[in-house]
Amino acid sequence: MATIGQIAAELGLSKSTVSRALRGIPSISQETIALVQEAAARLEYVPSVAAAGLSTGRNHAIGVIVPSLNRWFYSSVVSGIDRTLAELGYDVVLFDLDRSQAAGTRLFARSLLRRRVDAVIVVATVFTPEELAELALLDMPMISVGPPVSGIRNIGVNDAAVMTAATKHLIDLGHRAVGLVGGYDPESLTVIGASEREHAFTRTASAAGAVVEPTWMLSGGYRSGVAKQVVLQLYQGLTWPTGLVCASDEMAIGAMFAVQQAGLSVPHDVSIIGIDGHEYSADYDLTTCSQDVQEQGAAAARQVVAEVEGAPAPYAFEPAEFSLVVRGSTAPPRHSR
Amino acid sequence: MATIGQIAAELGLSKSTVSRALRGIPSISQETIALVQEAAARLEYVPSVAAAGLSTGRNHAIGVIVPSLNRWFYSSVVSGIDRTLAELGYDVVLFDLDRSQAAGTRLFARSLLRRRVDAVIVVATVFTPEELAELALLDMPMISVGPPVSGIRNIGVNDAAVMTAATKHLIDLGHRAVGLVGGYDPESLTVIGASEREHAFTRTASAAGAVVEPTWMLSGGYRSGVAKQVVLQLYQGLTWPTGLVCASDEMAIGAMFAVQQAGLSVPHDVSIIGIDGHEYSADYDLTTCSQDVQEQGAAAARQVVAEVEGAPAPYAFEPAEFSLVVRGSTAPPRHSR
DNA sequence: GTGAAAGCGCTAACAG
DNA sequence: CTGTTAGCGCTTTCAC
Repeated sequence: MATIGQIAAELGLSKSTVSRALRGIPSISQETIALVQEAAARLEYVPSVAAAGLSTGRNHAIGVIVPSLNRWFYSSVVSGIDRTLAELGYDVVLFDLDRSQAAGTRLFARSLLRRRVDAVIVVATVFTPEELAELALLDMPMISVGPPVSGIRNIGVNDAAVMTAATKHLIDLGHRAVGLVGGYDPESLTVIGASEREHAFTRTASAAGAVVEPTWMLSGGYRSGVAKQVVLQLYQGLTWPTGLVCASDEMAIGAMFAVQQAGLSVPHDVSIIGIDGHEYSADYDLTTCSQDVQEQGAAAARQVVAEVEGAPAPYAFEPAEFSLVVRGSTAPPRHSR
Repeated sequence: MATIGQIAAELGLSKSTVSRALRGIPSISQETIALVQEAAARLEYVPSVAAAGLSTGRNHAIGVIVPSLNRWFYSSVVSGIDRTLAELGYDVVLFDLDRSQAAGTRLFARSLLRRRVDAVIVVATVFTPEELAELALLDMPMISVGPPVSGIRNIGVNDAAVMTAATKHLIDLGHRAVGLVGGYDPESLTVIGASEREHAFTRTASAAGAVVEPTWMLSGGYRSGVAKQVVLQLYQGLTWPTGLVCASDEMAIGAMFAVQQAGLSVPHDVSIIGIDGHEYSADYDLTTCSQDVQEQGAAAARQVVAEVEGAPAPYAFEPAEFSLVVRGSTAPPRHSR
């Protein structure tokens, strides 16, 4: 493995000159740069982040904490982060909390605390107070993507606004019997923002004089399969809502499946609207409140890198945009046609 | 940020002693160890991987290359890897090739080539010859998970065997008109192993004297939505297979959706079997060839770490296990009941 | 058991 | 435009 010193020796230059040439620092002559680059290529020189990092205190790596990778939202955010960071010359050090959850403690601090990363991006994770304290101790730029995490600056949509828009869409179509497939899952810490959404739903529905039976407030744990089960049960009963708001598209697809399986049709008998703008939503002809999740990750990545490199850290960010995408899964209820 | 030197000064010891105490090296007295640990905690000492790595040449980090994170298989493998690596004290440096694909070139070599990682795990990725050459240059332990990648040792199921088992299940039930929803997607490099599976399907079906119409060989690109579309089209035609093998559970769920939507019922009219053992398969009552994907990732992680730490590198690994899980989505065809 | 000293590969003043 | 000199924080012989 060639080092900067070997290149220097080879060329009869000093290490500093080689270092500068390699990094394209102004004050080096074009010929020297060419010489150094040629030698570096020939010797198959590979820079060492460790050495550079030790010297500068910069690792050129960002820690990304996710509660799990098995949800579209999380993996999309990570994709956006990763792509952006790659362009900026940073690496992603991944911390999947799914793993440690089983073990009881989630020691994400582990290598964050080994100064491996320059900053942290948190993706929609619920932390315990102890964990939050630990994170605060880190004392490096930190941004969360998705629903707000207390004490951490946040990039994401306004949960209440999104839910309100989704609910309102059904109301506007004429639905007065509406249900919610929410995400709250007491078993896990992986879900946040659930109650804000729930409130927005009830508020919007009630304001329009709609009926919201408590039994129509379902919990799908943000998982398609679970949503399918609970919705199937609901529609095998005697009364059911003509409109269903789902807190994620994955759950909405499960719900559509269940409604079909119950022998009813979407949107003829039941209208279903999701939230997210999942990559599958178009194929499933699902009406949804779409947001650019990858871009949210990318924005967080850009911001965090800017701060690492000295930019000021704003106190808060504008809520991310979302838009209602009307497709075939929603329609006026039967009676009002 | 406290360093080893400050602890040493604080205690009137030498850096070496502190270093040894911190790492639990034998030749240090218990009292010294206790003293050092106490001081380390008090001063909020945090070791620096960069410094340690510079000194030892070990980064305690493993590079993980994935073609995308938005598929259950990939993210599950990564979860398995991450959990295991965390236990072993290693970090995951993620390389999502999705990102660079857009840009035309996929520069995964970037920091692999900066000696940031000690080894590489590749998850079901198709590489160009140039990329493979670049990888080979890396000269560090490397293992792939999933379908075999040429030139890289592989952990995964035998694709042909799995497909054969799945097809045979339908044949055994009496199906003689069978179709395949495969994954081949000429647009992307993200899918491998597709043709092996296709062959195994045709071979098994033909051997049983089953009809395999060319138009029943569909391509779902390993995506649920796409599978839903192509299957819907198939079942809106005049003739269709009574049995459908899907190369992934995600596609199988899409297929079930489509069949329902076409007004047919699963398994009464059409039997559907998937491959993977997706977390949703039970909820969707999907028959599948299940494999422990997380464990495959974990196994790769363990092996790669062992090799980094000096263990011998076997030439090849046993194929991973899989098992047929029969659920409600498959049944004998109608006529033979 | 513990210490002293050298060095891992790079960057960063400070000179010239 | 280039070289010299110190480190960054840790590990590791080699001594004692």
